[in-house]
Amino acid sequence: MASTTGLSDAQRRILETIRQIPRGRVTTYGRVAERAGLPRRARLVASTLRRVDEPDLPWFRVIGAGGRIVFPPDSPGFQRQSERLRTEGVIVERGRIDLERFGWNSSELPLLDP
DNA sequence: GACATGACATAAC
DNA sequence: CGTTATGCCATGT
Repeated sequence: MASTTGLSDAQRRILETIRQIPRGRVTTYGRVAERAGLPRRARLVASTLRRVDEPDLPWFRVIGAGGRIVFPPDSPGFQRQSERLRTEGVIVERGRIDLERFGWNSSELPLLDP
């Protein structure tokens, strides 16, 4: 099936973790790495996402530390990510997202209605 | 194999 | 808010 071929175990674990991010929530590269059992390897999460093209992968739910979209503000990636997040109710402003509100914390509370 | 790059993170100043 | 340094390491040249 869709191209997990040539990926390391670590990379597969990363994708698996990303697939588990619930709709309407976001998390950071570093946190994905941690949850995948790869502390301090945020960069591997990034390079993996760059490499992999899986239509169903919720890549847009992965953002930078502090709640920032990491793409340059004028880039297509920035636009696409903002859009896809807004589509599922995440508030994105100037490329920033409130992690207190939309962050994926391991023990999950239901989404509060703002 | 050496060197550069990058969808990162954190700390320190 | 900004810059610099350091850790990290797969990928590309």
